[in-house]
Amino acid sequence: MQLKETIGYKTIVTWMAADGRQPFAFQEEAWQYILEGRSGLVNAPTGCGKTFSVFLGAVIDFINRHPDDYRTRGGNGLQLLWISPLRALAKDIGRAMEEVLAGLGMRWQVGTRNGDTDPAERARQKRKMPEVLIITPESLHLLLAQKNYPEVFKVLKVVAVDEWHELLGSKRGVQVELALARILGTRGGSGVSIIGISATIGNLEQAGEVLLASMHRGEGGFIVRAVIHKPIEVESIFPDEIEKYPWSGHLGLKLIHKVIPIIMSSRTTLIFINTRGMSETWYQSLLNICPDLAGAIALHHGSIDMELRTWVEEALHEGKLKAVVCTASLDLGVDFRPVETVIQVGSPKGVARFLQRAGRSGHQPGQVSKIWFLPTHSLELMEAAALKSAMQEGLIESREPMLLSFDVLIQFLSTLAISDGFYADELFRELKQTYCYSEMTEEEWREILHFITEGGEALHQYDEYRKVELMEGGLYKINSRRVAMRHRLHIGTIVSEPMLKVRWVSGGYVGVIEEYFISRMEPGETFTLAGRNLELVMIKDMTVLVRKSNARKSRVPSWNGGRMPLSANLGMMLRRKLDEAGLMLRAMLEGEEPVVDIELRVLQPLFELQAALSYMPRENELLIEQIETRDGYHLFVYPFEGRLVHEAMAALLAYRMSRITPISFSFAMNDYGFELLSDQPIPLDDANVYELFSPDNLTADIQRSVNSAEMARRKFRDIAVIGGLIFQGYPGEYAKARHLQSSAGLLFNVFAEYDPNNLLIRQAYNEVMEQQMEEQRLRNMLERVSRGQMVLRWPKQLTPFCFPLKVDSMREDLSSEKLEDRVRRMQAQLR
DNA sequence: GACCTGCTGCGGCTTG
Repeated sequence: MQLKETIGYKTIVTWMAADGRQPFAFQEEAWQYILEGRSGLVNAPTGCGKTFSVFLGAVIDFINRHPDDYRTRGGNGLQLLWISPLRALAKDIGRAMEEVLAGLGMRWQVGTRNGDTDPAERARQKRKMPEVLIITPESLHLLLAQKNYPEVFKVLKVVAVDEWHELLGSKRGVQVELALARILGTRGGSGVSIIGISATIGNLEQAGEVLLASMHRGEGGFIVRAVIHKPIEVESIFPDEIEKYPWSGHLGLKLIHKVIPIIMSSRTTLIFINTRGMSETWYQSLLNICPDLAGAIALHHGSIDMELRTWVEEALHEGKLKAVVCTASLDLGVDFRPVETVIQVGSPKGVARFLQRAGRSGHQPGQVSKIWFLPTHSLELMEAAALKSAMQEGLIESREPMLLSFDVLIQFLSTLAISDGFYADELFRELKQTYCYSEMTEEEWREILHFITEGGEALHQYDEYRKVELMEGGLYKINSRRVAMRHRLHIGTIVSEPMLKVRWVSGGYVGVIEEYFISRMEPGETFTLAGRNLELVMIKDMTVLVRKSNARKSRVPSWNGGRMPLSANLGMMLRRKLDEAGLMLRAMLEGEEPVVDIELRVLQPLFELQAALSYMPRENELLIEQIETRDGYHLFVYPFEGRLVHEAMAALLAYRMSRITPISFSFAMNDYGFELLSDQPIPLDDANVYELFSPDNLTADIQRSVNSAEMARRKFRDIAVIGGLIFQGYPGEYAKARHLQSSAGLLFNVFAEYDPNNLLIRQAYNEVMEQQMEEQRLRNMLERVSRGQMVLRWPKQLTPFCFPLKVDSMREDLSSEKLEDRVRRMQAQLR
């Protein structure tokens, strides 16, 4: 349009120049679209001003509309709604926005709205909304739970969804879809544009589609892609003698001494560890081998008290700390706090996550990002090579949007019912426009309405499940204040394990611990949290009281976190690297000097042993090893598809073989493969192997092979909580795990008996198939395998590939010391 | 329902 001529553009460019900022081409492109009132997605690497560009777009638009008085106006109503997945980010972004506005001499107010917004501020916002409101998806739904909420959006121009890639693929993303549909609904679908901000993902187009599904169709959204190439350097940390490095394990402490010089030679370092428990161990070990680091390093993970974490972030930022050992808790949120060096310990499981972490260093345009990779076992070194190639080829994972999440919908309906209520037909049309619910049938819709008003087939006898009233005139409404209040307490889709707070006897919080873990400890025993050894004094008022302990022995807690399997992209790349390694061995036999990744070269002795004892599979081959030991008959398979697929595959294979001959197995699996162990010979050979791995009848066979009812029962807990079927108690109240589990179990039974087709039960089964079994990926794998070659081998002894699986399956029977001894003996025998 | 390596993220209290 007339961007260049307006006062707004000139003002802003002048202002940016004075501030030493350079406008990027993609920013101007984004501004242009926003000025035209279009919707779309802005994609750029972190740290080059995505946020800035979208914010300025909205500002320029306003200036253009009010060129004469933009400096003096106030009380314009909500112009820009900024949705952010992190409340911690809200403050940072708000401050940055205020700075920009001050620079432009604009009188806009920036407000935040999330869990810690003080009630007085909320009341003020009710009277007068700031021009910019930064909000989380959950708080946005709380806003929709307020009477007269459409008033809030009356003059809204732009909704920005920050970090959309983080929300997409989760139920929080569905919440955003629902809120957007409703906001557009209040405006008759016009006058508001939606701008998503996203890092690069494999399905960017689809991400845009999901976000904009509720916009009037026909007009495709724009996608602005910043072509800013960020050089990334990956350097592996090698053991001195690869022959002596462990073949299994996940901790990686054997290489800790190589980390010290890296920390020392760098101003600030982040050390990413995969789990909270292991990060505690790493922190302690760093201090043990290098006491000089005391006071200069810190620990950061999701179960450490927020105050402490904030302090760590600040101290790192100010250069008071040299290094922080952390989990994914530092993946996001420190956008404005770059570090010099990043170390990744163990597999990052996916290309996108690795890229993200690498990007934490050299976080300025033009700088090189550098990341060190520390393998926790020998074979893991291959991942460094795979990650490098995957990054070069831009093989970033996709985020699959969720479909038909009825639990989130049921929650949403209650949200609307406690504010202004809704009319069924009108809302149905609106929902059908969202991506998540576009396939919802009228029958399902009627079932949902029946469920929220009458408790459905199974629960109609219980008053507490008849929440919503159908009023005269067709309005669905919740009139009970009690129900409304309870509902407000339960808005959100994140369901966590029951945790207890950990507090010093003398006051001050340390963090949180799982009820399950602490329930098995006695007063006087010691555990580790936030890098400290703590003696359990007592459990009182839902709080674990502790004092400092000098005990040498301390238990490191385990938290029951999510299990992130190796991504499909990284798995594919690993198979390719294995292929390259095989070619390397062959070429070297011919006396050539092949050019390969240094990691593969270092692993050469291991690969040679694998080739000698068994086989090095090509990319289109699936290696199956059968080995007899005194433990029994083992079958090892290596699809490199991540542990969830392997788990399902192991069960499937066991089931299919048991149809040939009655046989029972025990399983073990990791991200590279799985093991079946039996006390009788395993009926798998060249004649039947293709049939056993056939994709035919997959769904039916899977359902027969696993205890899907039990898995669905567990999934159902979260669904029941999100759908509002289980009241978890008032804030701070100790929600007993057993209570939660049993009420979910009870409900599941009631449904199974009286209403087995209930759509929440169906959803539980679907989630098991999609998330637990990764059915699509399993199917892809079987199809790939059936197109390729199966290679069966009968090694005389354990191979480098099967070793970690074998160790895993032994773990249950042996104490950790005994296990370590035995592993050492086993590995020595092989050399 | 357990821990076999298993992350992160949010929200909320009433009352005549």
